[in-house]
Amino acid sequence: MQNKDDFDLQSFLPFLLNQAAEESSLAFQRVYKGRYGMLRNEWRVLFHLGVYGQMTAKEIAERSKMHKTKISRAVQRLAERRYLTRTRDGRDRRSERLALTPAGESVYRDLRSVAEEYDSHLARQFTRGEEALLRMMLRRLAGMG
Amino acid sequence: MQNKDDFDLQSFLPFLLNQAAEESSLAFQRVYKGRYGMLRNEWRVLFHLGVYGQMTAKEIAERSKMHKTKISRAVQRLAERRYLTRTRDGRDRRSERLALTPAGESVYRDLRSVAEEYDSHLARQFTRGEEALLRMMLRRLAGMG
DNA sequence: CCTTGTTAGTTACAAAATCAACTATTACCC
DNA sequence: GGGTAATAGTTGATTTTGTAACTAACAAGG
Repeated sequence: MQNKDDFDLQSFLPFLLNQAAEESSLAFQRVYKGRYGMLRNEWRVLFHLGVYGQMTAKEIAERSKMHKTKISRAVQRLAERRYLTRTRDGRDRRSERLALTPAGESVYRDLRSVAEEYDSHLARQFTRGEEALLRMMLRRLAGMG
Repeated sequence: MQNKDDFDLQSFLPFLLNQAAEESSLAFQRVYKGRYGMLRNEWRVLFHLGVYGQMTAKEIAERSKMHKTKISRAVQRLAERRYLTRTRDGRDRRSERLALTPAGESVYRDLRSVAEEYDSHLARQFTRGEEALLRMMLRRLAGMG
């Protein structure tokens, strides 16, 4: 089917980025969902804690741009499964410090190794230079650059 | 806050792509939502029809990788607002040909010009060469390349 | 034709996202 | 201090999505 119009939808960055994001998330999603029954927001919270150590929900929100209600509910589910503990901050008792339990750490380490392998699988399609440029451009587009 | 771990979450492609996709969709979303009360799936269907002319839901699904239930619901809403018409295909009466009405065309043209401008705004952060490379890599990651 | 299988699209019900209102605590400032 | 505003996080009502089951039309083989 040829274009009736000259607009190139398949090159429109918001569209293209969404397609690429969805496609690239799929294989990893199957792992955390299948192995641990986790949702997208849950692995994100888990990874933030695994990577950065203990954080508050607010700090996770700033880094991930997830909405606070998503974080709140993801934290609840992770706490139910004993993947993390919540302890009120002494200085500011509104917030709580979240930290992975040993069980959470172990899930994190398993998923991290899957993530590392999958990431290099994705990157293998490009040259080293292209790959570095891609990450740089994405960080810029994400407002993280 | 420094990494406790050596895994670089902010460079993990599925994460980075999602962040970039969400961020880059925001400004455009405000327009189609604010001006026409449309949802993401609706502008996608509208754009497919605007760009490619009349299509069936199935053809849209193949091109956009949207699930058929999303398309079905987006089509319903667009039909209610008289942005498109649905006519049963004579040869295969299971499927219907979707086509924009004049009102739909006019909404499409308006949003298309916003999209064009926004896309070049996003691309302006990069050199021509980088931009072309970016789109190529995204198409590859999206399985469209 | 009649059974079996496939395909286009819709719908029902459960799960998840969104948005606004809410609680509890801290900060500001007169 | 005492009042007002801001902040961290939760909850509830509504909307949207996801999964699976469903209808209707076609297809192919006997």
